[in-house]
Amino acid sequence: MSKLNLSLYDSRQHKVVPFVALDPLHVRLYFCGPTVYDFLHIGNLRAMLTADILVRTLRSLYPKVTYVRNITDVDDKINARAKLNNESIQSLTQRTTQDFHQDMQSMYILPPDVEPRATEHINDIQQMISQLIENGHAYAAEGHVLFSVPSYKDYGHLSGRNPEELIAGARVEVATYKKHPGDFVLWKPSNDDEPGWDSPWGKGRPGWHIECSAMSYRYLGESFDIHGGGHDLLFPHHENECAQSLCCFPESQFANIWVHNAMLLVDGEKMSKSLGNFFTIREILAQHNPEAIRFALLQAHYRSVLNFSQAGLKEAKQIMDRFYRALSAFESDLDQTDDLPEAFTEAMSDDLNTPKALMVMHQLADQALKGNKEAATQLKSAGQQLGLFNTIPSKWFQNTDKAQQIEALIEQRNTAKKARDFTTADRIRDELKDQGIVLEDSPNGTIWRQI
RNA sequence: GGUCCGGUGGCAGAGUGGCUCAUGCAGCGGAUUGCAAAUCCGUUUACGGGGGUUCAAUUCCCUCCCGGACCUCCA
Repeated sequence: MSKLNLSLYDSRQHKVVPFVALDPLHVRLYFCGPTVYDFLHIGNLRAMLTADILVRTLRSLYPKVTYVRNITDVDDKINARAKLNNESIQSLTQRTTQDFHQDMQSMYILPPDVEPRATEHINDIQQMISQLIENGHAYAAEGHVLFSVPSYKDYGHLSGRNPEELIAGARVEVATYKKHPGDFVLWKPSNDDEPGWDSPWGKGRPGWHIECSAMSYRYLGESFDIHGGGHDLLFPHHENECAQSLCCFPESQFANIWVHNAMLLVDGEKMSKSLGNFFTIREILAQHNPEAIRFALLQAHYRSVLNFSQAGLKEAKQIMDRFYRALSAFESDLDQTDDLPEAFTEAMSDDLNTPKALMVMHQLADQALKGNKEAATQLKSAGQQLGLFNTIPSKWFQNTDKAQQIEALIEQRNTAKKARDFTTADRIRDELKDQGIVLEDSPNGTIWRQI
């Protein structure tokens, strides 16, 4: 992609703003990655995909992009799950991290440039906490270190809240060691059966928010271009990160633009295990093609609530079939091109308007199906810009080891057809259909594909 | 209760102060086919309710209704 200026919605300003790189030669961004205690669900997937699309777009526009996505491998949920599974914490986090990587790969989500783990940055975290204490923004109490919310005048700016109201609405009992009800934990003491590290404040482990501040500083510096994550992280997580980093480095601006993707609903409701509408990426991948899943998620703008449904997945597969069909006439004969239609780059530049970009792809597919090779080339390149078309059409339609049997049956059917024995011909076709194989009699002979 | 986001045709989902028109899926009619499939051509259906601003509002403002997110560790 080229030339067009990228605009992004900044959560802090509540509006779409032109993206101006702090360093046009090197764009830096940080997205919150998973806490590794279980398979990721499709809501997590949407967040990872949003980052993926943004990173792919940035890479097409800037010479160098550094994308950092952390792994939270120390957390009370992890401790609880390990105990429940009667499994060591390390074994749980390692296994879950592997599963996560596998899911991302299956979904064609590009790996980040740096994937730091919290447990490998305890020193960075402790240094930052010390600096916060030195700057008068944090205090130690009963083995804890807490961030002092009243010490930071701008607390609440990012998420648009004021601390007073937060206290009034607080639904959690305030711990006695907190000077102010809004204060949050930077460091907390660990028992012998909990993961812990020696520190000036006793053996303990970091709170959730501090790791992202420490790791983004470590790999991207005091100020960087974009920080993102799911909308549910806006408060308190990102607000607290902001407070930590800006109080640690008062001269910095931390993240320039904040990007948050909207939540995903299933059957019109938020996913939850109790409602039984909770799906892991694994479960969906077992039933659906990854590119179809990707497409289904891209059909909605990342900032609008998306209702994830079987119907949506089915439709997405149908459209991908059509797109691949549009490419199939040119199978191996399409070169990569940077010359994407302006309407496509314009849509993507406008706050990653993927639904609009897909509309352009529909138009290109129409042209490609009429034999327009240039349109097919552009369709393929546009799709690849969105992480689609990771396979070739023949593999897309015929990814099975039963090809010989299928082709033998097609031979039989063609023989029957020549003899005008349509009963036999139709019976064979129906049999194949039951196996998920659809036949198409084209002027160049019979072709087959999997549903 | 507080803060924020949203309500567009059967469904999904863009967009805009006025232009013939998003787009896709589904539906309907037709071409093609032995019949299908695929493809092509044509086609029906809309901007939550009520006020206001305006020559003109789905688009701006107010209000009501409805849905969703967040409100101390959920992407």
